[in-house]
Amino acid sequence: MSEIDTRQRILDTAEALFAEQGLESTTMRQITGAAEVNLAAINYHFGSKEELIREVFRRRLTWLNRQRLQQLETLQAEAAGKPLKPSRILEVFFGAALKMAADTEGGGRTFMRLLGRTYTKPTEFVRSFLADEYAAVTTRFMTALIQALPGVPKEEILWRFHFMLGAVSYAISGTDALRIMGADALDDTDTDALYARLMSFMIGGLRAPLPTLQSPSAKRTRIKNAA
Amino acid sequence: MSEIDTRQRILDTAEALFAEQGLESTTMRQITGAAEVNLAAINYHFGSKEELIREVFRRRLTWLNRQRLQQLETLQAEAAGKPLKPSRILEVFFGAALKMAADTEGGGRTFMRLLGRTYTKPTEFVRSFLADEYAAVTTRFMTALIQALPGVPKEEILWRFHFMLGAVSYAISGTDALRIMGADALDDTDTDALYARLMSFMIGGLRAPLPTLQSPSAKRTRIKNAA
DNA sequence: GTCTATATCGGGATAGAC
DNA sequence: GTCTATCCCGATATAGAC
Repeated sequence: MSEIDTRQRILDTAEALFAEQGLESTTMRQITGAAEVNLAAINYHFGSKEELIREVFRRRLTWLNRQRLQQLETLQAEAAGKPLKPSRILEVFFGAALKMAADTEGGGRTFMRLLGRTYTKPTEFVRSFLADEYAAVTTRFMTALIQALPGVPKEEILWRFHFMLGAVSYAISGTDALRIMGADALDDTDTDALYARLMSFMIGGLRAPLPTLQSPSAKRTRIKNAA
Repeated sequence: MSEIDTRQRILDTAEALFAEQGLESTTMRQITGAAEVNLAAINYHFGSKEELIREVFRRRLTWLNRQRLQQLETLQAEAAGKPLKPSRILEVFFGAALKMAADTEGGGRTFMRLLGRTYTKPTEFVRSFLADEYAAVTTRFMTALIQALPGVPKEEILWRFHFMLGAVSYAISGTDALRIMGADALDDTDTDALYARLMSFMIGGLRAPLPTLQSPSAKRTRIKNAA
C-alpha cells in the first residue's frame, strides 16, 4: 500500500468516526482498525492525533471557503456597485455549506455534520485553527451583509447570522434533536427540499421586524410575562 | 460533611464541568477534585459516571418540562377552545428555556449550554433518557402548533421547529461559533435583549412563505444555481 | 513505509480499613 | 459515609526490527 493511499484512508476514516463519535471519543485504534492500516501509521504520517484532526478540517475548509469567496466576488462583479440582495449573500454562504452537505458519497455530508457539532464546543486548539480558516471569509461576508441591509444595526445582523448558523447546523447535523423531541418520521435525505426549507426560514428570520429592546427597568416584567 | 451536601456538590460541580468540557472529556477525578469530595463518592452516591450524568440532566429537565406543560395548559384554558397564536406557543416553549438560561447564579445558564450541546451529538444512553424526559412535552406542543397553523403542512412545522431548536441552542451556547467567525464583540449577557432578538427572528422564520419544493427532475439545476 | 512490542499515562471502578 | 490503595483497562506515543 502506497504512502498516499494510507494517508487518504486515514483521513477519510477519521472524518467518519469523528463525525459519528466526536473527536475525543474516537481513538487511534478505532481509526487505524477501520482504515486497515497499522496503529503507528497515524503518528508516522501526521505526528499526533491533534495534527490529524487539524488536517481533517483543513482539507475541506480551505476548499469550501475558497468556493465561497469566489462566488461572492462573482456576485459583486455582476452587481457592478449596486447593493446586493441579502438573500443572494446567504445563498452563497450557506448554499456552499449545504451543497457540500449534500455530497453523501464523497464524505462532504459526514464532514459538515462534524463541523456543525464542533462549532459549539471546540477545544482551544480546534477553535484557534478554525478561526484561522474562517478569518478571510467571514469579514468579507459580514461587510457584504451590512452593506446589503443599510437600515439594520450591525449588531442585529451579527445576531441573526448567529441564529442562522445554529439553524443550518441543526439542519445538517441530522435528526438527532428531532428524535429526542419524539419526531422520527422526517425525511432528511432530500437535500434540495431541505435547502429550500432552510432558505425560506432564514430569509423570513432575517427580514423579520426588529425587536423592540426595552429599557433595563422593564426587563424583569418582560421576561416573566413572556416565559 | 453530610450525605445530602456531598450529593449536591457533586451534581453542581459535574454540571459545570460537563458544560465546559463535554461529558466524555470530564473525568471523575476532576469532578471530585473540584467538589472537594473523595474520588469514591461518585460511585457511592450514584453508582457510576453514567448514572451521575443521567441525574445531572434529570433534576433540571423534569422541572423545566413541568413548567412548560403548566404554562401551555394555562394558555389553552385562557383561550377556551379558540386557536392559539403560534407566537404564544413558542414563547412558552422557548421562553422557559431562555428563562432558565438567564439564571446565571443557580446554574441554569450552565445547564442550558450543556443541554444545547448535547442535542446534536448524544451517545445512545443519553439520547434515550432525554427522549423519555421530553416524551410528554413535545407531543403536546407539536399538536398545539399544528392546530395553531392550519394552513401549514405538518412536515414543514416540524422542520421549522427543528431550525428553531438550532437557533436557540446556538443563542444559548454562548458565542463560540461567532468567535470562530471572527466576531468577538457581541454582548451575550443581556438575556432580555437576546430573548427579544431570538423571538422576532423565529416568528419571522415561522411566518415565512412556504418554500416551493421542486420536482425531482429539477433538483440538480436548482442547487447548482443556488450554491 | 510498515510492523510488533512496549513504555507511560490516566481513565473508571472497587475492596476494605476506619 | 468517607478514605486509601489498588485493580484493570485502554489511551497516545515511540523504539527498533523488517
